[in-house]
Amino acid sequence: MSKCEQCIVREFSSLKALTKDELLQLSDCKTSYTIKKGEVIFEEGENVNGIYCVKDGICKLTKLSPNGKDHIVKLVTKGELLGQRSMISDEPVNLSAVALEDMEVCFIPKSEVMSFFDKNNQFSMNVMKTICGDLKEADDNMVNLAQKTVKERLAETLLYLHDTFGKNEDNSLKVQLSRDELASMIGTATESCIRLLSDFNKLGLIELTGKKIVLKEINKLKKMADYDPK
Amino acid sequence: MSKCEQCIVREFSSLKALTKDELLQLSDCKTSYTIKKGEVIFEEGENVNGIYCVKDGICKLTKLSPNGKDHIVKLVTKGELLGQRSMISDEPVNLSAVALEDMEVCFIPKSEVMSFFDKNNQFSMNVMKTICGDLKEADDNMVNLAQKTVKERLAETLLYLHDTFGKNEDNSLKVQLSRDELASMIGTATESCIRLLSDFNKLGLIELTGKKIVLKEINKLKKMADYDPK
DNA sequence: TTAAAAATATGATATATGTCATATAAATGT
DNA sequence: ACATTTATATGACATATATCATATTTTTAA
Repeated sequence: MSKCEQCIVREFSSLKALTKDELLQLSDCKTSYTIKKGEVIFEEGENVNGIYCVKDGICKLTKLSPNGKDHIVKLVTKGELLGQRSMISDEPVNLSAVALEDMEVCFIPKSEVMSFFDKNNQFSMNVMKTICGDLKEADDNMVNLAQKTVKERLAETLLYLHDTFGKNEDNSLKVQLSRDELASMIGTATESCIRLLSDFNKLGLIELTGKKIVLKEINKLKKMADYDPK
Repeated sequence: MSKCEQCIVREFSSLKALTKDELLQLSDCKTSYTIKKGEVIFEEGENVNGIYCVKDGICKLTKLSPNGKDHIVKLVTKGELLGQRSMISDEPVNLSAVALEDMEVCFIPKSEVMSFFDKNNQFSMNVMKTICGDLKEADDNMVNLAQKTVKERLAETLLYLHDTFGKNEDNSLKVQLSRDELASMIGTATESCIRLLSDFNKLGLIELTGKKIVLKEINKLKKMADYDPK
C-alpha cells in the first residue's frame, strides 16, 4: 500500500490541507484501485459511501436523460476528487463515472472524510471551493447549452479539451473521445457532431486522422466559439 | 433593526445552525434592505463581499450569454442565501440577481460568515449541502437543456414553478414571469415560448388570462415533460 | 486471418425552432 | 386621458439540427 504522504497527486487536490498525521491516518484506511479504460467506477443511483481521489487517468461523469441518451456532465482527471457532492448531500450519486483511459484511484470512506471536515477547517474550505468551482462551471455550461449553436459548442469543447488536458507530441488532443462521446458532451446527435467535425476539417480549422484531432487554427476556433478561458 | 433571532426565515436557511450568541452577533452586523420589483441586488462581475439572506420575495439569477441574451439560471426565494458561491470562491459574482417581486433581504458581510465557518461546523455543513443541492440541480438542468425539446422543457418549468412557489387563490402560478423571462429560463426564443403557451392553452393543458397562468392538466403536463418513447 | 460488430462518414429528408414582420393588447408616463 | 412605449400574439419563412438510410472504415473477437 502506497503512502498518501508521498503521493504527488495529493498536492493538487483538496487533500493538500491535510496534516502529516492526517495523511498517515488516510493511508491506513484508503483502498487503491486500478480501473481499466471503459470500466465503471460508480453508477448513477448507487450508494458510494465515500470519495475517490483520482491518482492517474481521466474519467467522464455522465447522466442518463429520460430519453435514454447519456450526457457527459464533466471530465475528471488526476488530482481531482469524485463523489464529494453526493457524500455531502448524503444521497446516492447522481452521475456515473466511467474511465476514459486506464486509471488509478483511491477510495476514502465517508467516516474518514467527515472526521477531516470536523478537525481541519482548511480542508473543508478546499472542498467547498472545489464544489463552488464545479457549480460555476455548470452554470456556464447551462448558458452555453441554452444559447449557443452546436457549431459554437463544438468549437468551444475542442478548445476546452485542448486547454485542460493538453496535446500529444503529434499535436493531437490528449483526451481521445469517440464521436459519440463528443456529441454527448456538447449535447447533439452523433451524426451532427461527425458532420461538423468534417466541416471544420474541410475549413482547415482542425485535422482529423482516425480518432485523432489536431487543432490547426486555434484563434479562428476561438472566434467561432466566443470562447473565454476562465 | 430587527433581530435575527426572531426572524422566521432563519429557520429555513443554513443559518438555522447558528447559536443564540451567534445570532446576536449577526443582528449587529447585518444590514436590511428593501428591494423593489425589477431592482438589481447585484450584477455579474461585481464584488459582493458577503451574502444576502432573502427574508421575503423572489429573485432571478441570470447570466449574460455572449450573444447578448440573458439566461435565468435559478430562482431564489425566502429562506435562501444569495452570493455564497462567489464569496467562498473569492471571486466576483458570476450571476446577476434581480427582484421579481418586492423583496426584503439582509446583507451579511463576508468576515462574519467566515467566522461562523470557523466556529460552527454544522453551519459550514449546511452551506455545503445547499451548494451541493444547487450543483445537482444545475446538472439536471444541463441534461434537460441538452436532451429535451423546448416543449418538454416548458412543461417541466411550469410544473417546477407550480411545485416550488405554489399558486394564488385563483389557482394561477404565484411567480409571475413575463414570456420573455419564461423563455430565458427554458432556453428558447420569446416567440417560441409564446407560441407553445398558446398551444398548451388550446390543448386545455393550461389557461392563460393576461400574465396569469393556471395549470389545468397537471398529469398531462407531467407526461409531456418526461420524454415518452414512441 | 477472417468474420462480425462497432464506429465513422455522408446523403436525403423531416422537423423543431429561430427570425423577421406585423398586429393587437397592456402598461407606462406625461 | 392621451400618446408612447413595451409586452403579447400570430403568420410566413429560413435554417439548424435530428432522423433515417446506407456506405465505408476501423476495431474486436473467434
